[in-house]
Amino acid sequence: MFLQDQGELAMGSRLKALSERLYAIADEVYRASGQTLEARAFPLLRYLQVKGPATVTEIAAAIGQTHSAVSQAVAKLRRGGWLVRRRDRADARRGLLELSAEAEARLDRLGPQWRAIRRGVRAAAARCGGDLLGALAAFEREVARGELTREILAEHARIDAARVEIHPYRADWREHFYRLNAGWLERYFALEPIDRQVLSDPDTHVLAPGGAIFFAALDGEVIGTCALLKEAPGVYEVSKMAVEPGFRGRGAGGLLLDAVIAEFRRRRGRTLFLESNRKLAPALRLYERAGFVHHPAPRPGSHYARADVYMVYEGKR
Amino acid sequence: MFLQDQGELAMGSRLKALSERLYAIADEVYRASGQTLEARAFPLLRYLQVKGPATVTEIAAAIGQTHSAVSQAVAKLRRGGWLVRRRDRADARRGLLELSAEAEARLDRLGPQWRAIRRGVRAAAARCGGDLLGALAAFEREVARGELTREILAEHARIDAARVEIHPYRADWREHFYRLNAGWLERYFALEPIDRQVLSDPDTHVLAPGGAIFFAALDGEVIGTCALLKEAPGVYEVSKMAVEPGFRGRGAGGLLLDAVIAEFRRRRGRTLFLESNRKLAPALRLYERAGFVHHPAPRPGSHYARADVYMVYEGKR
DNA sequence: AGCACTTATGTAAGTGCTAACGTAATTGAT
DNA sequence: ATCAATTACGTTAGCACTTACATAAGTGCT
Repeated sequence: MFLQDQGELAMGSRLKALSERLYAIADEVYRASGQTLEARAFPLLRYLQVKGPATVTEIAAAIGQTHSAVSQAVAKLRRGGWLVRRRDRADARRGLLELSAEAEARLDRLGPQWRAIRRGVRAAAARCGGDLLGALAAFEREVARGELTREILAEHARIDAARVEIHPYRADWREHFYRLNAGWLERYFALEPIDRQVLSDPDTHVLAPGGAIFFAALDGEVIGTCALLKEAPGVYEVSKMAVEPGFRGRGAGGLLLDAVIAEFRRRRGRTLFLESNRKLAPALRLYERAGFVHHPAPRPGSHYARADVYMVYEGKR
Repeated sequence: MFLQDQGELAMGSRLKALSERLYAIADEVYRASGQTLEARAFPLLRYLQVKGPATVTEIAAAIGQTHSAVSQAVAKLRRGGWLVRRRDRADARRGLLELSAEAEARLDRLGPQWRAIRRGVRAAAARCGGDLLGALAAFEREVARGELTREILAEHARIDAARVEIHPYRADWREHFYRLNAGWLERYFALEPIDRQVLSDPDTHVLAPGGAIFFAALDGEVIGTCALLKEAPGVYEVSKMAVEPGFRGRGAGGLLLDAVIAEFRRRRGRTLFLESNRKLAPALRLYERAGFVHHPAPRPGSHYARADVYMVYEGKR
């Protein structure tokens, strides 16, 4: 699923959704056992049950919400007969909120539901490997400490200040060759079986026949790639250029093209061409700037169905 | 903190809060680096960035929200110039949503922020022990499978059908003796150092001097406790009676009292008394029903400051 | 005692989401 | 070809929560 693929980036949304699901489950459990409690009211009511009468502010601090939220929830619960309000005679601003006798009686019957939820959630968490509940509690503390924002900002500054670097092929970066190219192929066309083959085994399909692959990296992580394919002796093709969305406009594409052209020169190639598609306008601009010229006719015997652009390298003006 | 103490029961609220914090962190990171993206819009925009133009319904399914939510978000983003809408000429009901050129350009500069967030969250999660992110993803799947509700309901039925059972003291339940009594002491009075001592070491303070402790359990988990203290030869005191909130009204208190009285008889005690407080009305009713009678005068030399009720056992009528 | 500060709480307006409903367009079974 | 079912998606009302503001009541310093 898309949200899961985004991993840490979509954590907010994922946790929100999970939270919503858990509320729904609890609601369902209360309803199925004939109780009327709403799961959202649980923290407030439970607090009063175990701690006894309390003020709005105290409850808000305990359950981690604003006093306004508690104030509004309290108004609703008072209308529903769950709470009664006594005045605090020491301080006229405060009101002591207390469970009504009826509410107290209701809550006193909910132990089995609570225990069932506790056990069920615990069992489900246990099936997920590791101490999920413990780790989650630790993560809450970690986030509450507030260090996280600072760390991320520092990290961002470092990444943003880094320069794009071009690296020759590295086997441990092979997956990125697949990932980056699959990205634009899926977006603009479709990932064909032949693409999968070439992308997942570039050693066989690119390097072995006499080609080359380059990677662009920023702060140690790959953000782009490009391949030089050997078509025939002295004839090379630029292909499989991809830059990660999010890291475009930093010159990675241009640097990759330069590297590929330099490699083409190093191998004393005669002809360097590429095939592309009109849809890929930003890429075409890059090719033009690097010295590729549009060829009027389509390439004879092209092996790409998606190609409707044929360009040949004529060197920089 | 209270919410954490409630553990699995308040998971919905805890995850909601965590989600909110993470949104806030992401917003802060975007703001600090001069970008205008709102974290809540990320899933939608990111989806369009990696997948290309899509319809409202497709996006909704991908990011796990209702089409209404997406429809409204889209309207807002269109007003803000992030999205443009093309008509799908094959199906006039649908509109193809697409990032505006400007939005595309903005998103193409956000890679460093995203990577920083990813690294930061991952590092924080790593500090929490276990594979938090992996376990969380597994938990999401677990919850999505929908099995959980059924499990909890079955568990609830079992617990609810179980009968309260009285057990003699067990060392491995000692913590419950503390927990249950600390509960009402903190709620109605205060947990004094002397209470802590007695509650955390009942072997020394209750059993060794010739007393006894009983536990009430439901479906294998402790829900109540009560102690018989030996005051002098032949003189015993009922004390430290507590039933867990949520499991009251199931007769546990009465059964515990019966067990304590039976133990008093077994030891051929002469006098059985107790001290309590007017505030604890439900407990007082239990005592009366078990055969305790209010004594007019306060007990001479009482060691409880909080006691204003003195009752003596006279047997059942 | 007086007055600035702080605290407790309520109210109003806004946000992000859902559920419920409505309408137009498309699909599928006959 | 017709018409009921389905699909796409917008609109409305409502909910839970937040932020911003308002107000009354307490506190502390002089």
